Amino acid sequence: MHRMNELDLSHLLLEAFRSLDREIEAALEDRGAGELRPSQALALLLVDRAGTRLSELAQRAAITKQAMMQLVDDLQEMGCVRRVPDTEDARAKMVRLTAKGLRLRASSRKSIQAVESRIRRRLGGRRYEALRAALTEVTEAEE
Amino acid sequence: MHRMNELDLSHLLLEAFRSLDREIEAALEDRGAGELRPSQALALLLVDRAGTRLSELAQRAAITKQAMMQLVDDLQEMGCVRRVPDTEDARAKMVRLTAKGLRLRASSRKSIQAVESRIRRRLGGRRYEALRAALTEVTEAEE
DNA sequence: TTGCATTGGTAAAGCGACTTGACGAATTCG
DNA sequence: CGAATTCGTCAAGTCGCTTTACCAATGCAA
Repeated sequence: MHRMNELDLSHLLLEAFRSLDREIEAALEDRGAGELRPSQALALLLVDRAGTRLSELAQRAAITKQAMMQLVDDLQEMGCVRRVPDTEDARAKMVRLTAKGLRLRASSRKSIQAVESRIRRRLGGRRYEALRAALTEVTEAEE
Repeated sequence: MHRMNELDLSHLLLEAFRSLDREIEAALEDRGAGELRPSQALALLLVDRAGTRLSELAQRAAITKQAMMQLVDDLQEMGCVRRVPDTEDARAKMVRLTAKGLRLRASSRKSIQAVESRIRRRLGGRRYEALRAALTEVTEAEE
């Protein structure tokens, strides 16, 4: 049988991601935010109280603005978010959280933190921080 | 500006994976295996010399057999692989590497190892092993 | 001040890597 | 023997993106 430790790093990374993603999904469900997919929950966390522009959100998530558009479209359709014109630039719009959006953002933050701290407990603070540091270095590398 | 170390672990994992994936893609290109996508290269490594059943491959990659079918279909269409009946079970077929498949598998292995050892050098052996161990634990956790 | 490149949002299409569901044919089990 | 399981396959759908192409508002340069 092929065991985990024979696998290449990219498989390991992908599996870890998928595992976390499923955990987040379950955590959202548990907190009554089951209508949110993990990616939407993550997007919600990027919007700040004053509202944020679409392209700024895209930049924060490191995806194209078109990709962020789709996330925001969905979020808007489910009433978490609305777009209001930016007073300082007639081209731009601010993505603002609705009351529902605020509520679900709180649930999302808690869900994600719960998963994160479960991992942290499992690994121990030292190894958890080492993991984050190593991942950051792996990512930064390819410039 | 949002910095990397403020991000949640799942983003970090995904970014690291994508980064590695791009590195593997480039490495494949450099070694004349540019026609292979990283996922196909990874799949090729799972096939052993004697040939391997589709469902066994799927299990090794931790995906459904239908998903593996698509990978193998593509690999077959580009002449890396062919399906021969399994002599011990008339339901089953063995996925076998062609000459071209063997050649590309070698390139794939080298490409992936090159990327992997670049990471290893960057982190140092100790931290590299710690990374793998931590990722494995993160994944095993959610059972 | 006019003209041109840039920036912000959007629409449409497509893609990669999966998943779920449904099947027939061969095999194993009770 | 018959029922449940396993192997490969077909078909369709999903998710999270990307690329290409626009238009409208803005900033900058000549």
